[in-house]
Amino acid sequence: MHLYQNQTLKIYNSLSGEKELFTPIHEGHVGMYVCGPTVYSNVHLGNCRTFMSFDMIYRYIKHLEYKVRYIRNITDAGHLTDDGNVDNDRFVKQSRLEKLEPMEVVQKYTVDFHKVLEMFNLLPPNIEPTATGHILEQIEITQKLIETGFAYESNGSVYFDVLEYNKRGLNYGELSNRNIDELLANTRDLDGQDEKRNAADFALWKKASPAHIMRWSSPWGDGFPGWHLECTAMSTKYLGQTFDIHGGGMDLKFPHHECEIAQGKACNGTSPVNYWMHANMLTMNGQRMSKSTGNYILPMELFHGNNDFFEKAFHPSVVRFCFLQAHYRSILDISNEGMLASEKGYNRLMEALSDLTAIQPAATSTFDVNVWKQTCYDAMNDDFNSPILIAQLFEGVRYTNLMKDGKESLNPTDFDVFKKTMFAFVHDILGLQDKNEMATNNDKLEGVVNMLIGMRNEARANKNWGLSDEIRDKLLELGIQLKDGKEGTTFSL
RNA sequence: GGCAUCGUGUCCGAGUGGCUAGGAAGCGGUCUGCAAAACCGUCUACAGCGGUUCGAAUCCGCUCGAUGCCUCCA
Repeated sequence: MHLYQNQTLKIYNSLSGEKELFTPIHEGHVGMYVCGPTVYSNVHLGNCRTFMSFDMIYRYIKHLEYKVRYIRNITDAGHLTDDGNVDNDRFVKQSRLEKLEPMEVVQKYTVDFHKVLEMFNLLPPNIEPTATGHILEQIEITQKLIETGFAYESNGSVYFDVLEYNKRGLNYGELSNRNIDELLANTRDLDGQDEKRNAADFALWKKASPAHIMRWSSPWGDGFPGWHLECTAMSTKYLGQTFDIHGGGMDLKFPHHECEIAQGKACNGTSPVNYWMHANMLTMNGQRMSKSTGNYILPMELFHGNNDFFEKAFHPSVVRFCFLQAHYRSILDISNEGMLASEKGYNRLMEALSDLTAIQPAATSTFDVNVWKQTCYDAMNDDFNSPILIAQLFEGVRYTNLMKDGKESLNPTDFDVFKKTMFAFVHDILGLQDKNEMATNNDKLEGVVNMLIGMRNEARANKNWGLSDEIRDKLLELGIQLKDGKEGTTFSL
């Protein structure tokens, strides 16, 4: 076991409702599954928050030197629309709208999803399986559930028998605290309801009507797999019958994850997941971001500033910083004001990191770097509390600035620890990139601006304020801000 | 209606029995040709009412309010 793993990582488990000490099944190894997107349209900002939360979690567990197998699926079949009409699965519907093959829809939005996540600096998962690539596995599980009496075929579709499951004492509703009588009393009128023994039963396999394009043959005729089943099939295949962490958005808790538990327990006799983690929603103007209400924004619209919600464009790293300033289990509301505040905070953090590379260690240390470092780990060990971590990193910013002013100092050993810790948490764990560095490293901008700074300094030396101010103001109009400091003039974008 | 989460200063947002984060804004200062930026300092809040306790933002009860889920939304 690596030294870092002695850190006592606690994870809030949605199943127990408590923070629990994290103990992986296999020492030093972690299996983690996160429900990915349904790729029938552009990923919106709310979707991104969930994936970013789990990216931060993945990064930290990796930082603790666990060997992680991280699976995030792509749902490319079987996800029905709200009206529950089987002829209207999301892909089929979208393919009609866009006049594309369903798989062209899938490809188009998978590419968009990857592009956006890369801009947000998310690490790719180790495996990114698709539902359509695992039809066989889903059919096998369905067959097994029929054989063991947990599922039944009805008119070419196969349903999971929730009442039977409960009769055997397996407790449907344990994750979301539902009780089955209320579920039975309280159901929407959906397509195929009369085929079921009970309204609470859910589909493992759906019969495809002649018009349905996305179809596969099965022992029950042509059809397509149910949404809940794909995650069971893929997580079992790559992580085993029981694995460490399962994540997803809060909205997937019921029914999706509840059904996964039922499928896993019915099929394998064991609960599939040890730690259930749910990331909370993103709201905008106090309302949940969702396509159906129109209260949503696409990441690209935010990056480019072409939207009605924000007065300017925001860099992906700033958005990432904003998201991580809230805890992953809290609802986060974004607004123009909040983004502007985040941008300033982000800039301050990056500025300090850049200053840190120029600071030299001293003979003696005036503060205890290890105490500070431990508070950073303590924050993350307490259910990935990124807001507290960020508060501690701002303490680090304060120390950096005080060292710059010669009011605090660190000896070479301590300084090395300080610097490595700051960089590790900001870049490796929070995944924040320096947008200035990214922009200036790529072109000749730096040389040009430095030339103008030189010309302006000459004008200032000659007290030619008209020219010097003109250079300053024109650059500002272009989005380049000059900063006159003690050691000369620098700039930022 | 059921289940769950939550209500924190001007705004965002942690904290969950005594130690009272952090960011942004504001204010005061340093620096500066002026300015901006930067830096240092500063502000002290927990929806309402009642209870438990030596002590409550934190625990319990009630009231009010918000949000999410309730068969396929991250």
